[in-house]
Amino acid sequence: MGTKNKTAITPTREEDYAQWYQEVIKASDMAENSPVRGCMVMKPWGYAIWENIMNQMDAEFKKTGVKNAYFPLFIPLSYLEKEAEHVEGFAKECAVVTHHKLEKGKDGKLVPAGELAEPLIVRPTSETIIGESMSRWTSSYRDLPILLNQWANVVRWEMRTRMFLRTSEFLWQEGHTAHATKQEAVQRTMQMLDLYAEFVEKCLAMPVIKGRKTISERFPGADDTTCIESMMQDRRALQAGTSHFLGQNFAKGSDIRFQNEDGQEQYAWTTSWGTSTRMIGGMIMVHSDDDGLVVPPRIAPAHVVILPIIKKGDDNTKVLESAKALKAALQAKKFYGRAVEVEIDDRDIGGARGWDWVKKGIPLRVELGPRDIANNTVFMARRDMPASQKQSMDQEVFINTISEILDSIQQNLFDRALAFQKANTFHIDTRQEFYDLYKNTKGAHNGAFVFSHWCGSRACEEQIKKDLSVTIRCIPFDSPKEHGQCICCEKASEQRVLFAKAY
RNA sequence: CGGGAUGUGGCUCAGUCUGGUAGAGCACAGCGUUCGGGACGCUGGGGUCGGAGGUUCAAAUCCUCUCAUCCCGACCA
Repeated sequence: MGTKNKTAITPTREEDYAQWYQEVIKASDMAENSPVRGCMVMKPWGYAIWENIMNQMDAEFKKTGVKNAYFPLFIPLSYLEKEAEHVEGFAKECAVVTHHKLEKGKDGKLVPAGELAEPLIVRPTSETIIGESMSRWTSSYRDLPILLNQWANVVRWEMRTRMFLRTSEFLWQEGHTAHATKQEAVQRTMQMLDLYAEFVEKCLAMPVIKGRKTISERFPGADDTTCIESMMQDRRALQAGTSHFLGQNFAKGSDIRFQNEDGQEQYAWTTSWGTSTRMIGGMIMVHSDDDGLVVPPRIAPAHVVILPIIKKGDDNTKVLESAKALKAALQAKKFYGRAVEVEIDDRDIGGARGWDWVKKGIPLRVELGPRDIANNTVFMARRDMPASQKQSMDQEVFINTISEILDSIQQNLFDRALAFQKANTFHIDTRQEFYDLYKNTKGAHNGAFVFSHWCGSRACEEQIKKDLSVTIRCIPFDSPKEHGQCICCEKASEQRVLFAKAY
């Protein structure tokens, strides 16, 4: 079949962005849908990315004094009720456990039996159950701060699901801290947001915009929700991480009290912050192309695949030996704190072999054949460059500069994403222009990031959401104070906010 | 929960209107020719047609019920 000039993924981003996304995941062998509605199976290539995210983020958390712990999957229903807004936010999507065993029914099929005295919910988040522990651990200001994190799964029953972006069960990390003063808690909220921003930009190579959520977009029960927003290739925004200042709301609900230095009893100030496997969805949508996944080297499951050129009938032992030697030499090198990870693929499946790895997004493909061995070279292809730009390279040089090459790919991916974001970000000052931009957007062109003035009213926010499905993603921290008119009602405004269609 | 559809090998689907022995492409396995941009030929394995009931000499096809999934409308990391 003559398949030249075709893209590895059909449809392309332009043709059908949503379908393209699903195909990239399938073609890269990262994950698949599970027989359980709304859930997914993460396969090794996808899970390895999560493992790399966990390892690197975990180390960063610990540098700030955070310790890991683990709290139960099941939360007594009554706990959820301790914080009014919290119930409001999560009640609609809670999985509820009401029975503790199965019995054979009349038709021989298993039916739930043994009804629980109090139903348990499967955690949608853990503020309430961690709060309960914190209340028992806290009696003096000397017990504070408490700085905890847990890596866990959570369940939020979703109507419409998409792999990595929204599934009923997902993996995440949730940090929970309690402090003696408001200032300290606010500081921690910002510290973790900064940590997220740095991680996402440095490791996932995704440029982010830091800011504060509007009241309507706040985490249920929070006094302040901050976030990092990133632009996907269809110009929609994805929240890649979020950090909440919870004030004393949860401390009051869970009774987290302590005596201060003056002997007075006070409620603690708490924070929570989280990132999830959703980041992987973001990474896919920011970097991948019509030939499949593109993974930034710093979180790639493997950095290099060696493709030995094997001919049947020839003596291939030399080629295979050289491949193994090259692998060993590369593995002895370090990249961003871990050994360079190398795969050898000697499957006899012709040209499809190379494409498999293109679709998996491995940063470097290296062909190694008799000609290379004779010349002491390798034939190298970078995933961030067109596949036609393969180049021959001295083997020693390749081995000794592997770390630089991977860094250059990492940097290139970030630069590219940032350039795209900037090219699709506008300042708009009239309602007409604003509506025109978003009105007829679809597919891979879901508008843009738009910085416009907003009066601060809920009504205007709602109106725009209703008319255009466009929301205020955040009030950016670095947005300068300036006088202007609300894009919706034309009342006076002091600051521009970030509008976009959101995931 | 309202509206629309679809259930046939691992995947994508044809066949259903007009009942007559279960099909194709891809994938998979074997052999051979290939191999530094997605190869080809031959051979082969694999399906109680979502489930239950009914009509009929005969049901993937017609009828009834049921289950499941997907798409579209109100929320969310």
